Amino acid sequence: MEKKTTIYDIAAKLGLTAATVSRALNNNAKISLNTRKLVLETALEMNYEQNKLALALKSGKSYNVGVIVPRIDSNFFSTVIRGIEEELYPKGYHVIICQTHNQENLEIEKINSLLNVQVDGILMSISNADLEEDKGFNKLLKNKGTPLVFFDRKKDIKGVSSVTIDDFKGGYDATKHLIEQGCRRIAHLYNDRKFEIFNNRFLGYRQALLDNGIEFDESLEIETISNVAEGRKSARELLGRDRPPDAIFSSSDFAALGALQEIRERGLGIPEDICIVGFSNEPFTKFMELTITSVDQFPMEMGKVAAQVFLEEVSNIQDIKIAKNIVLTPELIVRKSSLKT
Amino acid sequence: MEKKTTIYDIAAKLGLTAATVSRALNNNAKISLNTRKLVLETALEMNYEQNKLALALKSGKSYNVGVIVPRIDSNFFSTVIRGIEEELYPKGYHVIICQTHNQENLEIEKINSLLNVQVDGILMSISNADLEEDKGFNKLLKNKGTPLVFFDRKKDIKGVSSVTIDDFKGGYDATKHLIEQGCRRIAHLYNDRKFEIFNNRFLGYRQALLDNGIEFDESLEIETISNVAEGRKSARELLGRDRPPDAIFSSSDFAALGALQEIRERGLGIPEDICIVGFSNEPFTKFMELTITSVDQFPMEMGKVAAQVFLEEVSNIQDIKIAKNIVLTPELIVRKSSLKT
DNA sequence: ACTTACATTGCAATCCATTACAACCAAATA
DNA sequence: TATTTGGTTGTAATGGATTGCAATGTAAGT
Repeated sequence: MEKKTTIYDIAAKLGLTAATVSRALNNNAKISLNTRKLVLETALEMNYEQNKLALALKSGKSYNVGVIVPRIDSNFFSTVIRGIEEELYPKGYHVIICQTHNQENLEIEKINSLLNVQVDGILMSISNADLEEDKGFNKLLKNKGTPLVFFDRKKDIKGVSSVTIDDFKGGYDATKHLIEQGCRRIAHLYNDRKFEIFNNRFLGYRQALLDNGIEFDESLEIETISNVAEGRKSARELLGRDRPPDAIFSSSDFAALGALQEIRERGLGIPEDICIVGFSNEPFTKFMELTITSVDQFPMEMGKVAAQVFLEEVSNIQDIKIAKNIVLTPELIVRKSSLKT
Repeated sequence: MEKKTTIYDIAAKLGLTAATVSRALNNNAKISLNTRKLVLETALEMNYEQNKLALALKSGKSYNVGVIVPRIDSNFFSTVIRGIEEELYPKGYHVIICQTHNQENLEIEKINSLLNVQVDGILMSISNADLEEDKGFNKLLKNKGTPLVFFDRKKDIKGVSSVTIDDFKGGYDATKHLIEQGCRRIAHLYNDRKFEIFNNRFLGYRQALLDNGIEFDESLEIETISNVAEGRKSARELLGRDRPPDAIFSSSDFAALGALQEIRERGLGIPEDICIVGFSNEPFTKFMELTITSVDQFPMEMGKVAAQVFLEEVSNIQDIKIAKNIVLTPELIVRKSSLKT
């Protein structure tokens, strides 16, 4: 473990000062060509590499950003992160990831933890719908030096930028599509509506019904959790009703899959008897034999755009910044599970 | 953007020295109870928070680790990363992620980049099979201060620890299972055998044939790339043969899926006519109606174990460290695609 | 020959926290 | 009373790089 060479080592070897070496390495105009060449050569020879930590301390920029997500092992989040990383790395940033697993305390804790390591910004998808009350979060907000950008699961907070998709439109389009397929009793499996995204999908669903003269039936609206087992459970419930639905729009692909499995096990046909539409366009929806219609959220682009918003914000820290709320347009991908021939 | 308070601010307010404040905050024994209490209170009051960057520069430990993977938006890698993050965060580490997209130059570049930001270690799955030649890589190896741990896709390099699964056993078990199902003409779709993992799966496959008295037929061994389209292509090729196979063992779930789709489109039955086994136990393999037999690699555990190996290595930097090569045991998950009743 | 100006380089402070070593004061001991 | 001792706190260096200002030297201008 030979210790790394510093600009002091180079300076000593050349009978110069660290200041001069620093300037030479940074192509500062005030250094003679000779000296610069000498320094550059010596630096190469001694395997010099800038210690970014020292630079960060001095400059106040760590060139690290923190990304906080509920979990990383989900296609949606890992794809967003991919987008963020690809957008930010060329600009010199590194991405630190944190997971919360929907635990309130972890969310606050990780924000603080990131702030302590002096990240230049935080991009996050909230996992705790009541976040704003918390002091750890407020601290970040007051701390106007470190930009905050929400993506996907945001909170409507003044002065905080966000990148989301138009979940209302997603819900609306999905429902409208089902109506166009001739469905009239369209059930909706929704997730925790304290989150804007889920509430908006729900509202889009209702609006589509309204616009098409279909009265909504609250008994067809069931709250679920985003996994296969819960989707099955909800489907079971729906199928037990006096008048079962002829379509299910789920705000989660996993719940949609569960419903699909339950329905087929009961001998019902998809899409003949019941159409199904999910949300997120998870990879498996197109891999199955009975492919599942779903709403694509363009996670990669969402990540890239969130990164761009962050970049804009860091570059005008001192200016009064106006929060930017970017809304991407989702796309309904129609597949077999809802396409009646 | 009020600037953060430092120990100097606290010291000034109390008429003390930064040194004293530092000691008080760190519960150093040599500080009087009074002073400590005073400092602690004032620190709270002034919203003091330790600047980890300064600490890192002073101590030489950044408490950051770098994780390099080909891409993060794959279930396998994101799950490994999840394991790493969950294991390391409680110990005070943050995880920086880097993707290479299998580009050689990026791999070297990102290693250097991580080294420059003074990560305390690097955990990586190589994406470039010829990595060892490169000087950026050698630098990391010589730089014994920063531990390196390979996971999954490793290179056999003296002194470098690794955590992998027993791919030979994975390939062997998969093939043996197919033989037990009565298959005799078992094709193998393998990926680039310059990688140990793929070569070992290949060797396991051959050994299983050998052990069961089945002569292997090189025409049944086809190189593919891990995606659906390539899997289809390979299947098409195999089905065009004079004597098509009665089973396919693919070293990738995606290629297996492609093969499955191609086979069914041709009206052949799975598993009746052709059995299929994939590798990785991607989520979709169990979601499909025709579930796919696959080999689970326990990515979460792999991540956790890799993190543990790293932790061990950082704690004995000065000691001569003996590389640890941990091999996890994979598990064949038998599903419909290969289970003849 | 003397001043002016410019081109280079050095000095020292700064970013923030830690820590070996020195210094100080008061109480206890000889 | 003089001295040792222990308990506290201060001094200053350290980690590595950057940068405003000062200083030096040299060539050009008058």
